[in-house]
Amino acid sequence: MDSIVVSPPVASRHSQPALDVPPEVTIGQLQRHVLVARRKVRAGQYLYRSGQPFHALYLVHAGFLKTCELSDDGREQVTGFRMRGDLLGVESIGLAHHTCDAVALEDSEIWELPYPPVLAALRHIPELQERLTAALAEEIRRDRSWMLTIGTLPAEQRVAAFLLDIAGRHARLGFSARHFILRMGRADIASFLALKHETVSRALSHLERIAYISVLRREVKLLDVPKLRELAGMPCTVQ
Amino acid sequence: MDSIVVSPPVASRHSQPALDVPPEVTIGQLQRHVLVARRKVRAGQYLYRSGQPFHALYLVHAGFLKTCELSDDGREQVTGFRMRGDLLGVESIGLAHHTCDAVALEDSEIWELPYPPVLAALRHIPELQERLTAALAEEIRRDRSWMLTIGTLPAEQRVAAFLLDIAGRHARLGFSARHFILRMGRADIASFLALKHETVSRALSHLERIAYISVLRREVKLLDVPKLRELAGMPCTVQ
DNA sequence: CGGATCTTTGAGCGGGGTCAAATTAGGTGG
DNA sequence: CCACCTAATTTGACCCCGCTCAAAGATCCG
Repeated sequence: MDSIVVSPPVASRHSQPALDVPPEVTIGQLQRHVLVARRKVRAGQYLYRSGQPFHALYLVHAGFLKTCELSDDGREQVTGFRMRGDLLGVESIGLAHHTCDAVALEDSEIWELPYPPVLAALRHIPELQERLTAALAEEIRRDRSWMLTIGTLPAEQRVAAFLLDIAGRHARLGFSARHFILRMGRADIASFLALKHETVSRALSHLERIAYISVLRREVKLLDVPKLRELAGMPCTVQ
Repeated sequence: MDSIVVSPPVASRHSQPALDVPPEVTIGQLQRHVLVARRKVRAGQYLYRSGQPFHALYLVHAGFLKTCELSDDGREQVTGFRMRGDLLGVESIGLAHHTCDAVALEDSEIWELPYPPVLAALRHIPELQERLTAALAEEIRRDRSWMLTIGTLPAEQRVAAFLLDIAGRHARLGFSARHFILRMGRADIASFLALKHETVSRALSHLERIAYISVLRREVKLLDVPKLRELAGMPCTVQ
């Protein structure tokens, strides 16, 4: 959900057609209508856990988290990685309790948006409601896009797609798209891509051997983005 | 999105807490605020295609459809099967164009809900907006649940989970959960479960050999639901 | 310095994919 | 209604990608 970024206050025109508002004009506005609690979460700690009461949405202000789906019989699946500007907890809207875990992968700062006030703000500001709906729709598209990747690409190509996704999200936050530090371990990448951690490790090693990337533990450099894009099944060289 | 069912008109209490409204009190209400066009789609035809302008949501009134994600380089992934009561097109909210295909698997009747009127209705009836938001959240949970299944279960267990899902949705519509006709081919099941059609075929044959089901082409009977549930990683015998 | 965790790499195996063929169902036009 | 054609399904044989098991670094922590 990386289109929702915390933006500096923007003149809000409620009369202007909501769907044409650029994604930057978004949930960040909630801070002006809802009392936002700032919350620190240390690496390894849970922001929320499956089964806990749902009472707030969370906006990542700084740091890095993963969300995990878990089953009754103990299986676990990483469903996404969340960074600055991403909204967490939306999957629990309409429920009394959370249905997945959110775990900090590094020390993070989270803006907690208590849900009843959020609901009230949404009622008073239709544009905000529409932005939230659009954000949920985008989350669905993102999940489906990963279903496509996982359902149709072999291991190495999934890893390439993953690296490009992280790179793109870094770029949108103003960081380098070519050089970054992974905040998660091989096992988390593997779970997310429906692989095993050894396979991820081998794929990264191989991508390095063919000079598409350079990788040393968690430090990654993308050396040949067009080739990576081609590998990941994203033929367009532009964008 | 099977929690959204077309319900008989229910007295709407805008003052009552929206989150406690049972799922049956839902989007069906839109028909009283939006001019609904009834649309027939024959088996094999598209309800909408990726790239077409987005101008409506669609409620399945009768029939059966699949949604497909597709990539620039021609890969294709079935992302879901939709039946009576399911809402389609929500993934395109906030966009000018659809990003996936919806294809009828049998002759279907669809209620078309033009989006601008829907938007207007949502603005006037906060409860309806909240139901739509909750429906999107549920769609996210459904997708993530399948990610867990596909990411952590081997082929035969995925097929078991699939059969139980179809059975449960049939039951919610008042049909038999133990005996049903699949509306999709092996290839569509396979794509949805990130398998090959031969693997699905073999899994079904094996489930029949161990007497968990009986299957003849598209006719399926569930002979041992508890065992199937255990296989699919859903240990609770109740519900 | 010592222990826990993460990562890499190797060796070997097996589940699921690939390729192929047989069978059956369904649709269509004569 | 039947003959034919096309598409769907099943099953077999074989193979390979990714998993399993194992061990050896590397890094980080106390």
